[in-house]
Amino acid sequence: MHPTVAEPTAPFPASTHDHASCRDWILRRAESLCAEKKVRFTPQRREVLEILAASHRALGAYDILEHMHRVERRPPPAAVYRALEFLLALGVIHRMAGRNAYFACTRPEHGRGEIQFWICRRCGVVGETESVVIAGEVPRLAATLGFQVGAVNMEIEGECQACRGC
Amino acid sequence: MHPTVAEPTAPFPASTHDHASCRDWILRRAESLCAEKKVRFTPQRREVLEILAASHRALGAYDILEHMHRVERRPPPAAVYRALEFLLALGVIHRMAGRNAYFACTRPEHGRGEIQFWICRRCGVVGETESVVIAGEVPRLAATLGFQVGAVNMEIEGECQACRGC
DNA sequence: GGTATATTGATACAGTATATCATGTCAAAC
DNA sequence: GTTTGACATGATATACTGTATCAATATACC
Repeated sequence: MHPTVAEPTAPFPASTHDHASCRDWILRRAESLCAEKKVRFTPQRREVLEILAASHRALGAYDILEHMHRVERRPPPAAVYRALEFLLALGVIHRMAGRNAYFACTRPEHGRGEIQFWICRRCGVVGETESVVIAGEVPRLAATLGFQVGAVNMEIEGECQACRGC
Repeated sequence: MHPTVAEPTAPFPASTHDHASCRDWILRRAESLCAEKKVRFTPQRREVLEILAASHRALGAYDILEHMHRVERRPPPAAVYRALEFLLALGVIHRMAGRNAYFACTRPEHGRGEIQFWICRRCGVVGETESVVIAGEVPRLAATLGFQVGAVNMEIEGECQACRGC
């Protein structure tokens, strides 16, 4: 099972949170999910997740690439995209379509419902919520349209509490 | 003021709707909005909107470019992007971030609330709704996060009624 | 160890979008 | 009617995002 530590962060990560343990939680969850699913958490995949888990910011694939400092040579873009694809499938990162950017998921368990991404346009930090109201409203709207729901993506851009204080 | 014709289409455009008048409505609304705002609805901008209004599908910028048949030469990509930017600002088209695609807005008046985009993964047709429930839920969630909402983008991918019938 | 599978490396390229500077067009002021 | 200035477009180059393909390497399992 997953590490049963406390929820790593609030829905929107406060600047004061214990990020060392938050970061560890993200990595340990990935480890245990890989063990569960019998897939390999290779050094390359770990490195990409570590880079994302180092902050709560959404990073582009090429931003991640720049952080991958190898002694000999930098890996090709496809290496990053392969790792991102793997981590997305594992459920430990999310993709922000509106920004072509990726970030580490910090919520212990997302249900089948819809997730809302909140991104601060000043500091770039991303938060996540899972509203039961929206999770209920989407199927209701879909029913009136005769629409069969596949994937839902909801992104809210604005300013976080910390940045508004400045 | 805007043309006071009937609402052009249902939230999800039926295959049976009167598309000729729907198309005209989109173009005439753009004309009257440009007159209101004292900006120019140039032939190039009109052509891009006509291409989008020809269907209810979301098209990529380069798809649009291919439809721009000039006698002499095809305009450069930047021309399309400039027209798209103009039409976005005018409020007559929307951008689907998840697809890097653009489509003509068919809803008479969107309030300040959130719009939901529904895109069929089979036929590519896009519908729009404006849920009062979600419009109320977003500020409520934002308040609990201390987040100041800027732009909201919500996209639902799935299968429309017509395609499910197949 | 030998084989099948998964992963990574290497190279090339497709698709999306913008920067920059030159040129053209329109409409109002003179 | 010409000038002028703002807006719009053309032309060129390039940045950014993501994928295809095939070879080489590592891992797991027999």
